[in-house]
Amino acid sequence: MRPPTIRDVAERAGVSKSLVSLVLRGSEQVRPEKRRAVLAAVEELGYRPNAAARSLSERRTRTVGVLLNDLRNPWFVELLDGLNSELYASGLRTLLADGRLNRRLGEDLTHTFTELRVDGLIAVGTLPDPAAVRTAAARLPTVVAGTREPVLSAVDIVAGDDELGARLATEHLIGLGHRHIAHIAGQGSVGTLRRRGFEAVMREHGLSGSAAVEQGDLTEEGGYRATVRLLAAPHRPTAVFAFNDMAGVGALSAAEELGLRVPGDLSLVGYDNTYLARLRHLWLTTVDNAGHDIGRRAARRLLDRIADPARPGEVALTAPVLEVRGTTAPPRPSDPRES
Amino acid sequence: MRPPTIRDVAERAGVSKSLVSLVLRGSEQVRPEKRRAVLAAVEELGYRPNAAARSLSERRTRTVGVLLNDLRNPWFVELLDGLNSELYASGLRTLLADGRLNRRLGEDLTHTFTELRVDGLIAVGTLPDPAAVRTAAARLPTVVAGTREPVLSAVDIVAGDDELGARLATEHLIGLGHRHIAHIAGQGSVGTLRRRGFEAVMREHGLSGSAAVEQGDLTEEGGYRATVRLLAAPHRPTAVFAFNDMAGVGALSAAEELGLRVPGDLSLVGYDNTYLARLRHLWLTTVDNAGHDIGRRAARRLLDRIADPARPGEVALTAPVLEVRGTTAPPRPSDPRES
DNA sequence: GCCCTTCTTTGGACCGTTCCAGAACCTTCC
DNA sequence: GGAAGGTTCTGGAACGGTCCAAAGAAGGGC
Repeated sequence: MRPPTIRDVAERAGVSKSLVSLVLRGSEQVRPEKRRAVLAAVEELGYRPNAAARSLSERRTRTVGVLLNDLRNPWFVELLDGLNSELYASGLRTLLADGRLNRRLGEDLTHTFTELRVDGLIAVGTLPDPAAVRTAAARLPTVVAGTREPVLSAVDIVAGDDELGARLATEHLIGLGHRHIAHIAGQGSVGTLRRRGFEAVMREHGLSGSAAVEQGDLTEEGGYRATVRLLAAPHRPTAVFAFNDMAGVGALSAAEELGLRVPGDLSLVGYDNTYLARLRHLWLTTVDNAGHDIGRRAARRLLDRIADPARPGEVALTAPVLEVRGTTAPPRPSDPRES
Repeated sequence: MRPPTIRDVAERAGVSKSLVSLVLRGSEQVRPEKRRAVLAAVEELGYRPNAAARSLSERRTRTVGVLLNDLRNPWFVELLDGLNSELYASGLRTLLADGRLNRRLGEDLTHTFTELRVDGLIAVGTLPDPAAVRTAAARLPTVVAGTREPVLSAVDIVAGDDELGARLATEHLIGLGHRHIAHIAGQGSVGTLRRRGFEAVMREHGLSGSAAVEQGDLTEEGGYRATVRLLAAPHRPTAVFAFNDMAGVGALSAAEELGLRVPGDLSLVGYDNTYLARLRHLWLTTVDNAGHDIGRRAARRLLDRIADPARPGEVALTAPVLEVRGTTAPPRPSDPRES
């Protein structure tokens, strides 16, 4: 019992398979009664076109590959959502590969995507294997989203302005009166940019001397450890700006464990405005990075690039917005450290 | 500049395309020197087989469709991870569709998956449109994972034993000395089962009279509101067992806001052991639902079912495990309510 | 009624693989 | 030396669509 083919439909409707194809692709050049007959046959047989046959013939798959760093990061999921909705509107579907997982399995993702002949590729976030993106970009229209590297010749970049976001966060803390501010740094180019924004603002305010940077990673654990180290230092900061919300939550735990009240004794800013930051119990001041919007814009870039693969790569940055919640406040005025 | 085809490889290697096909599929019946020539040609041309052409000819896609309720729920992501790793090992790739998103877009997911002729389907969690699963299951080998409905004739079910998990949580609270225990109920069959487990244990301990159930949903907001209602009641509970970790975190916020200390004034148990529960700042006692394991088992079931589509559907339940963390403790002995 | 034009409809080549029947080539054995 | 039996290789027919050139039908003008 094989699924019906276009020929079965044609036979049932008493027309040629070419006409069925015409009807299904919405041609105007078909007489209404034939169109009805075809559609009725399609309905009766429960016919669905075979995507593989269609791709083979059309030489395109209407599928976009998405290379994701980590599905567990809520911000990426939000971006993905924006991506999907925009691509879907253009009749493209999305094929997802989790870079971390596939790397663990030893698969080269570009292989899968080239075999499938996807029409385009979106690389989301800092990927474990940037060389793979390079290889893929040489064959496929490619857009990088959520990070600003790798920079390649015919590849667009859509990302949040991380340096600006870091500036917003840092200026917010300085505006509250903080002087000793620490940054928990992340990895990759995104980490570098946020760190740079932080350092620039501190320098502009003549606070380079009281700026501390501690390397963390993208996890809660990393944020926790970095904060423990920061708070153990002799001249300890009154505020911490964390690379992302996860690290911020780790910082929150560390502060609590050391008996410091947030925001009374320690102010805290995260990044990404994920649902974590919005949990009432955490209520983290953070920087909104507009994941959904970035996803949509990346999708539009890819559509343009598929239409014209040779056009030069562009960089589009979206401006992040500070989201003030419950973890930031002025430092204690009585604190001898703030003199 | 089209990508090279198997014929290009054949020509370059000086053999027929059939032989190239043989080599690439790992046949033993090929003389070593020819094999080398073919592999060299493949390498030189950068040849990658066309998946669409292969599927068309083989009449299978080596692709499994995954229908997911909500990618934002970390538990599903964990399950997906287990699924992926097992399917990958069998040479199958995974095509992901987020049910919530696609429903919003008004797409019938079964359409996409039937057009792609996926080899099988995994429906994860309580889906927004159970009828779609029914339709798909009539055409495709199908496995339901993470929930116990819909029950269909030739469909396997792999899920956690939610009733048992709820029993563990409730017994833990009773064992600590709690008598007035509330449950924040979830939706769908999973919600019903967890609620049933809770109620059964309360009944067995003669505590039906002091058991409260408040309807929540799967979100933090729902958990928060339900808890506010519970704690506003005259005879308020000393412990809350929440449908999942998200709702549990909402409960945590509500308790805090009302000036109750956790676990001193109120004990709290979540469900799923997602990374949320593991955040040090939350450190939620919860029930581990082994998402990764369920994913792997679901994958294996699907492989069996693809091999023999007619075999009767089986139900496999995994036993959840209580994970005691920081949000549960004995009730205050002095509390007049606990007499 | 006939020729010309415009709409509709159709047959068949093609997309890039797999798979099968059988051809070609080797050994081995009598 | 030739039949038998194995191995290795090949041509061509699928697979299920799209697309194009051309055939057929319908309408219009004289």
